[in-house]
Amino acid sequence: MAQKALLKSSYHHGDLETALVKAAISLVRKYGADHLSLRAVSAEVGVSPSAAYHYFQDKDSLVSAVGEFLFDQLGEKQELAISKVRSTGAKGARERFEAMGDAYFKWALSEPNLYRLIFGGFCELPDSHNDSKAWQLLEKGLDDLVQAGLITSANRVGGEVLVWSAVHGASSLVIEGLMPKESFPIVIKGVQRSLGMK
Amino acid sequence: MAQKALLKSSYHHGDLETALVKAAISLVRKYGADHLSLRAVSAEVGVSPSAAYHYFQDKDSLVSAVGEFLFDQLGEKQELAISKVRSTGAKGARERFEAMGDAYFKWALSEPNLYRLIFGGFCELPDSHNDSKAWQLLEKGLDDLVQAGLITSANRVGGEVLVWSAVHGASSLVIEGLMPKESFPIVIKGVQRSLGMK
DNA sequence: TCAAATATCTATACAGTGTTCAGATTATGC
DNA sequence: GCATAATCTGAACACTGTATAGATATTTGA
Repeated sequence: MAQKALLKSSYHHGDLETALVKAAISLVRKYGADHLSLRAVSAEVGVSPSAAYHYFQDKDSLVSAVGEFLFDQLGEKQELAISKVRSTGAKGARERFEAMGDAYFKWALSEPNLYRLIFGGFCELPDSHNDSKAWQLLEKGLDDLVQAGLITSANRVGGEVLVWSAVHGASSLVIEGLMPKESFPIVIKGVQRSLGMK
Repeated sequence: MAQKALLKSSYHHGDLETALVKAAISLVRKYGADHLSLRAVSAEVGVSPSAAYHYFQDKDSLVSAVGEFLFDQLGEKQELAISKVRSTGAKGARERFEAMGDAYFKWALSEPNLYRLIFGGFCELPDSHNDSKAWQLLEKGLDDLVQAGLITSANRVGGEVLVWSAVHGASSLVIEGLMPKESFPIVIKGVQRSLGMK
């Protein structure tokens, strides 16, 4: 009776809430956030459409839960990429900074439908997004650049908004076919120039 | 019989195609591109739902037509803003450049639902977007900066992608509530630094 | 001028959608 | 073990995109 998560009775699902979120992700990935059907999500999990309403107020609420999940996942991808950098000192700070941007861009390009869900107005992200892993990594990355002597603390001011704007903007425009993906390194170079880097 | 556009018979509409596009814009403006209903668009025009299928293959096709229309409109807003600058010489070049960005940002903030339709994957913009007014204005603006001696032609390289990425990214992030709108001037300053401007 | 041909729109129908609500089923606490 | 609570189902409602057949208006050609 303690292992309710393992026992899968036909009626009670165990953890329907996260199962719905994961199924929704799988469908959005394939068909896009518009074209997502709550009924299809329920069917994927093997549950009746009404069941979802025990965990989510409506369809938009499920989509928002998906958005939060994915926003965290994006931060984790960046963290993973950063952790793989083996260099130390100034070289390490630069490589970690670039790895962060590359991971962001790479994720956006490989999962355009998920990326659009997060940043296309489909979900309401929490107001406390400044506590998110992605944002904190960005702050830390900039701090590291200052500490390594690669940028001045004067140029660091407002660095978060500039970097995020450029990287997000480039990712979005490439996804929508308005910019070739080869432009991304140019954008990164431009950001570094604007930070007075090196 | 020559003035069919003026005569509004009950059966034939005159210019249903553009009427549908305009009605769709009006509805997207209010309720967002998701939540747009072809039936509601038809009802707004006072026509049966099937009538739309004489001008558009399907709903997505109508949305794409809306996207093209709005993309042009955005360019026209920028052109208007530029034309209002009265200064000449280097001062004029700088003010026109900034007016272009401000107009873009202002439009995005005042019409978030329309902005999302264009850049959120709802419509397929034509491959020839490099012929668009918005893009050509951007190129011309950068050329003017070079000609006015405000940036070097070396720094001009890749300027389009950098500027557009930053301005679009900032607009998008502000719209989605991920960045305060006060950050926009900071982004502009950063872009100018990356161009080595002034 | 007047029928034939064409363009334009309507009516109806179908499968699928989000959502609600009463009730069936399973788990939990005493 | 039984009442209670948590969880899920089934049926229903109004709505959606879309296909098809037919009605209506306009244009064409003689």
